Amino acid sequence: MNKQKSITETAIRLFASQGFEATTSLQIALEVGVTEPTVYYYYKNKASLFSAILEIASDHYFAGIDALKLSYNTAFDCIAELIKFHFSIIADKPELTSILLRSCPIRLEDPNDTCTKIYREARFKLKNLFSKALEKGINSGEFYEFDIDATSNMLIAMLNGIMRQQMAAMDSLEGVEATTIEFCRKALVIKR
Amino acid sequence: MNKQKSITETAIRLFASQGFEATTSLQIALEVGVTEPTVYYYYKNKASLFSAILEIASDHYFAGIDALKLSYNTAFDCIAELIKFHFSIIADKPELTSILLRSCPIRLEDPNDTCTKIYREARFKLKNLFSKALEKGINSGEFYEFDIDATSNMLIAMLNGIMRQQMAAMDSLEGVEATTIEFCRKALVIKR
Amino acid sequence: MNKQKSITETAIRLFASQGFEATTSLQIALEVGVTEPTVYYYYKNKASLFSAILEIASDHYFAGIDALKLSYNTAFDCIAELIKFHFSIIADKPELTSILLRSCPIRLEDPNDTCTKIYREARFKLKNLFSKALEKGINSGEFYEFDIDATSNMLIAMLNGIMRQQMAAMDSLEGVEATTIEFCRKALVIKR
Amino acid sequence: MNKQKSITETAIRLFASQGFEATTSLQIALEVGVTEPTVYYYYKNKASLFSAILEIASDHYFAGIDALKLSYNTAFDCIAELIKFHFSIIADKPELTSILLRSCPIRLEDPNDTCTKIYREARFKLKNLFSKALEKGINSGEFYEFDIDATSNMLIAMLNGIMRQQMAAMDSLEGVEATTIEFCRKALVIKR
DNA sequence: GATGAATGAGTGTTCATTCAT
DNA sequence: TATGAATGAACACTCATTCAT
Repeated sequence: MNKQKSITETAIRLFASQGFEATTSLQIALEVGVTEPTVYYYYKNKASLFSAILEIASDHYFAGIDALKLSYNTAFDCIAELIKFHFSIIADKPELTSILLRSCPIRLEDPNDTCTKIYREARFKLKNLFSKALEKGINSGEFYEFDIDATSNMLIAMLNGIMRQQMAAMDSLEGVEATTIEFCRKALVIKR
Repeated sequence: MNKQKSITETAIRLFASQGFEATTSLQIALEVGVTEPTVYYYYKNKASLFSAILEIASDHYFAGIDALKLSYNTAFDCIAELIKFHFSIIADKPELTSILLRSCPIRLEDPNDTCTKIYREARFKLKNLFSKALEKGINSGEFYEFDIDATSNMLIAMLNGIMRQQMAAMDSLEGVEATTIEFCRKALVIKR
Repeated sequence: MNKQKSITETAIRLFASQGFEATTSLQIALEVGVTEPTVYYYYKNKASLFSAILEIASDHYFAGIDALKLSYNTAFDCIAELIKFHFSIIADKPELTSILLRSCPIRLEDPNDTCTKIYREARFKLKNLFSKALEKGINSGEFYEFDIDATSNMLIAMLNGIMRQQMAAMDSLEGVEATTIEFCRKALVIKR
Repeated sequence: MNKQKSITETAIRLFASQGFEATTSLQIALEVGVTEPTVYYYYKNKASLFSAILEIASDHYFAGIDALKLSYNTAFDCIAELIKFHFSIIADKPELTSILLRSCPIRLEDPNDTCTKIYREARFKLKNLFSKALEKGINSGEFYEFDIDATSNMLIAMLNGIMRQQMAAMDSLEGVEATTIEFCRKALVIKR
């Protein structure tokens, strides 16, 4: 019925499984059951179709991030919540997450590119959240004293890597979520 | 002078910065200063040129891995050594490492593909090394009791993510190496 | 106006005069007055364009063969009719006949190839028709006693050769049709 | 040892089985065990290599034709001898004969082309021989009265077709030679 | 809204041929 | 004699994109 929606959803599926370059406008059109110009009726470009999808993906991601209630009792709960959230969006929207994870860091030269913008924004938000949690934990004596900047960078990169592997899922990854949280707890929280 | 070498090196540079699909044989030829057929004189295919480069990259990687002397005093030194090694190869051969990191997980469907083979071998080796170190640490009482399988998976994914971010290097990442090692030490090693 | 038709007809002309391999898609496009991709808009392949033409040619040929009313008084009339038919299709559709004659026996290795299939079917039909006519003539006492199999093979080959020469037409070939029929009559029909 | 000979023989084999266009200079070189420039050392062109082979083939053919002793008792013996000779060269030199038969009539436009020259010469010789035999037979009362020109044309074309089929040999062609001779005898020789 | 038709600009690849050595 | 290296010219084919309808 709604053809634009069909086009967008099909494109999401194809971009997620094949990447931007390997997906052709003809393939999208065929799988939707329309002709190529129809795709161009709704989207100016293949690139702008991709951008629109990135927008959807990032909106979803940022909405999820913003919805997190991080004013919990302990600083570590914030960290744990952030980790859980990233595992949850893989289960929730695997294709959008895959596009977000995989497509973005390809061409980071162009600063006006949607990819780059989203990437920067995501890093900025995450850095903020992790930094605040770390700061809070350190100040309250809950955490060891870490270099906040380097540690939040590392946590972001770590999460990124774990998500990627989770998506590729080449072998059993059960227990990775719990293990990750435990690992971070031991690394951060001072034992008494 | 040695044109095959020039072609290979240029291809490494371009594949590293643009990826396989976005790099054209014409572009390689132009940057080397030869004509396209010259590329095909030395390599049967664009794919086989890429495979040859992957071979170089993986040989370098596996040689480095195999050269690690991991029979240290403590289990954690093994872990630390593995982390340091992965940071070092980024500094040592950034382009080859980038190709290894970025190009591989694109097409993991075909099990005969060179990418897939390398990816599997790398995971297999790393899994072994991390597992053994973890086992040793747990058995000796040096480490907390972890699920070895899940933890080594997580460590691999974490390293992968950190390396990726290190390569993208969008902001200052100083201190990430030391922080990573410290983070892992706190997470793994029982405090006395 | 109808571009597909123009493309097909131009391709027929070029394939007939130059053969499959020596005819390029660019040449076809230029002679039609379109660009190369237009050819590929209507036909998936150069090979499938050729196959479509072979289909046209063989349909025309087999329709002509099947339309022959061979239940004549004498057995020789059947033979004569077959000979006349093959002369007539050269005059009628010289280019299609040329393609049928010249292109087919090039790659007879692949049994799934359209060429091979047509070739086999044509031989099968002709063998049947000639064999039946010969049998009828021998049984009725109209013909000398011939080895039916060898004779029909020979007649097919003979027709093939005469058609080829007729097409090449390097010198005056007038009277060849009448002569061929007379020659065969003398060879086959018992004189009284 | 003699590389030129090897090259020529390999080229004969490949041209015979694949045709001129489908045979590449690289393929010839590889099968001989030399490099491509070696081929060009002995032959200026791929075309001139082909011409040289045609020369060999036509020399062999014309020598065979010229060696025929056609001053026999009867006119039909001449005809029979010519037929037998053409069957014999297929058995004797199948590859050269194949090249002669198949490659020539492709491009008969260029009158300076070796193919065209050989084709014309062969037709000229055969026409002469058949015409003389026919004339002799008609004058002596051995043959029916035929149109000599049309009949010799037809006989040449017929032989050509039968040879082609003999080479393709898609089914049992036993007895075709004897049948052909008998067929021609009945067609030409007046029964008493 | 949607499409049939068409295309400019590539893309990987091949091949006959050349030339310095 | 023979070859390693190199190339001009072409080739089949693809793809994002446009435009009249």
